[in-house]
Amino acid sequence: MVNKRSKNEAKRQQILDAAISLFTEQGYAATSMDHIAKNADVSKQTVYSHFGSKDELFSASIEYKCESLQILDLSLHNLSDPQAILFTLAKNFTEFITSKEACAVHKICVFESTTYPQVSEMFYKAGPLRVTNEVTLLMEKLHEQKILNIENPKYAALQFLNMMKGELWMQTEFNIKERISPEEVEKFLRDSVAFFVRGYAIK
Amino acid sequence: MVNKRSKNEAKRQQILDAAISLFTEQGYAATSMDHIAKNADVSKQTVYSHFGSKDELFSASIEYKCESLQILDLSLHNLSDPQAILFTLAKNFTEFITSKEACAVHKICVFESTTYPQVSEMFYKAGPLRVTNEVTLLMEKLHEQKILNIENPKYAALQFLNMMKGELWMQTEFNIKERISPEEVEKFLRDSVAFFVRGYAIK
DNA sequence: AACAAACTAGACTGTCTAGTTTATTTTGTT
DNA sequence: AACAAAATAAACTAGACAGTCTAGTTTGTT
Repeated sequence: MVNKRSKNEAKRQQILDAAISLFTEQGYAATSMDHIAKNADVSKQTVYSHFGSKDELFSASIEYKCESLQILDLSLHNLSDPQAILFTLAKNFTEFITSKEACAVHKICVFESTTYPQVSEMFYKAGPLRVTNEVTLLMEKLHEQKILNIENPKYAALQFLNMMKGELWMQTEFNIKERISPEEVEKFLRDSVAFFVRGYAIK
Repeated sequence: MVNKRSKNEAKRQQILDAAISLFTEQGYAATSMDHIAKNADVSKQTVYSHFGSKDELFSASIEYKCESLQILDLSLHNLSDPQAILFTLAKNFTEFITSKEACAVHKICVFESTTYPQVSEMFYKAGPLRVTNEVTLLMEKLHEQKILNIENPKYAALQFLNMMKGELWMQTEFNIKERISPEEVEKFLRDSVAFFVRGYAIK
């Protein structure tokens, strides 16, 4: 029987951590394998032993990050107050999509969507699509329980989520220095939730 | 008096055309000055004579493209039928933002927003901000003429535009192969416009 | 203890890049 | 025609990069 020795899982993690950090900060092309090895505190050969190529490491690191970003939990409390639950959802959502981490991964996935469509699609499914589906379920419940009159829950979910992005998300995306204040964001969200509830009110 | 000879404006254009095309297709890092020179049918030295560095050429080419993308014209017909005018606006808007050209510039500006914030900000102002402002004006008119009841026209503009992006824009962004059909897009837009009008209806 | 695989450090190859230099040709202006 | 700036072509510098290779060390398993 052959002698076995498993690769060091800790080093694998170190490599993935360094890789995702550099890739999201500097992009694929601008990130070198030498730099990743150095930041992971590991030899270059170890990087190549764990991941066969730069491409492979890139895919693996994005996948790794996607798993760790499964945050947004919509534990559905009582639905009787739709304004409240939708407002909380809106706040969590905007906070999440404007966070540094989520933004950075989003950015690189969009940018590499032509060169790495599989990577980009993976992110799409783990991120935007997953959230849309979850919110669609919420919309279905609001309809079933006759709290709101939502004929097409998926449309409602898309409208709701996109709407909430508002100005802040664009400013974050483009790295605009002067952003609207948190108070203004909150005002916008409140207004938008009210608008949404109005548009889908019963009767 | 010294002998003067001005640089060839046509060559300048050729360089800018080649540059914006390559930059938006492949990104900043992956585009070489040699390649730009070759595509522009010009010597490398001519590129450097017109634009001092790669950075400078990049900024200039994005600026050049932004100017040429000033499309979306909202010549305001009679406003009496808000559904119709908003639907047309929605269609033009989605068509524009999912176009190859607009998408490509958007992509690179977002990606380079940390390394070239001035470039990114320029795009933001020439693109999203400009459109938002124009739609805000439309919302104001709809309110003034008591066609819709829009207390905060800017919020309404943001809500409207973001909402219309829907699923198609995300799929375009992420280069997803299987996109929703044009019929579905139209259905979504129609539904969203109706929803918008409902939410801002008079009384 | 013996073995084999994981790991390290660094040199190395071949390719690519931004930007410069040089020598030559073209072209508009006076 | 004379001039000077613009343009060309090609060689060059200096450095970075992906990926390989080598020679030696560590470490877990049998």
